[in-house]
Amino acid sequence: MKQRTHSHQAPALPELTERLRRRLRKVTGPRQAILEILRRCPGPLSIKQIHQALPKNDCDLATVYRSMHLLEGMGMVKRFDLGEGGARFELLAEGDDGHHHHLVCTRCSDVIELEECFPHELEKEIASRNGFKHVSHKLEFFGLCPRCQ
Amino acid sequence: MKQRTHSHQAPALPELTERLRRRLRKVTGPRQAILEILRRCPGPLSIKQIHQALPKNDCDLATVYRSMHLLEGMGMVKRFDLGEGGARFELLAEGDDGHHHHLVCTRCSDVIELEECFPHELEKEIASRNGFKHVSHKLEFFGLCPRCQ
DNA sequence: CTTCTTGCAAACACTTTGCACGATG
DNA sequence: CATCGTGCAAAGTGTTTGCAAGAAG
Repeated sequence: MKQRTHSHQAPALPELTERLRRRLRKVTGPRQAILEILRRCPGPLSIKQIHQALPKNDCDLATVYRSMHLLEGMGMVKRFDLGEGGARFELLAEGDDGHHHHLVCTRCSDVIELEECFPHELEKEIASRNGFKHVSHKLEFFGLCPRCQ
Repeated sequence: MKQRTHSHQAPALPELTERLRRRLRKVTGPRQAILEILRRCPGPLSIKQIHQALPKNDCDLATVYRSMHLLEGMGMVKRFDLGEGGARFELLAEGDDGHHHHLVCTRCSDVIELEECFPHELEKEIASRNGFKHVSHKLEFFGLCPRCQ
């Protein structure tokens, strides 16, 4: 598994917008503002969090949704479902597929990123035994964080 | 892990309604009909599937939602989130906590129930290393089933 | 006869979409 | 200046809820 520390060295904003330009996507105000927020926040962010963090709420909610779709499609962010009824997003470094898991506090929703993953050999065996191809998984842990106990 | 075969020996309907009565819940038409459907279908069912399977659609959608909440609260069904935007439910045998995982076809949504689970020792270690208590997990596998390849 | 359930309709949260205006490349 | 992106409002899911009428115990 790729090393994944919490001290993400977040790419600079120009690097990010460059990725947009390369794919012939326009570099607009909302997109830059959203990337800036994702750059700064380590944890997976909800749409609402992103929208509220936007400078003076100046961009429409629909635009946030559209931007996240775009970024997801370009492989610049990864979508997570932490079972809260509402997606969460994390910025990805270039080339990273972002596969990792979380430990979520069921009380305060604090999120810790984990290195551990489901054993690959076991997953392969599950796939072959059932005749499935291209098998992957979603895995999230839930519990009470130290402060909430 | 508890043995879990696909040939669920589903409890008879009277046994199920008895569980309701024991908790002083009324045995109504819709509840019996819903239990009957859950009894017959092995896979995890969506609310829509349950509602449509109801004899001549005679019960309100809201009632299905309310019934599933009730049954979940009583530990008679387990709720799963297979990432489809819409919960799924499985009937539980008495005393079963229903913890298990699925292998879902990303194309036809066919679901296979699995025996495998995330290694318990590793989960304990994740919990203690991060100071979390009461840690559990959600785990689902996704891939292409034999017929859809 | 008391209490719990239901149907209905309205409300809610999250997300998507049509359209005309506006900004980027 | 052609194309793409945005705001706005409306619509689409899945789910919850208030309320009065109805059924179970």
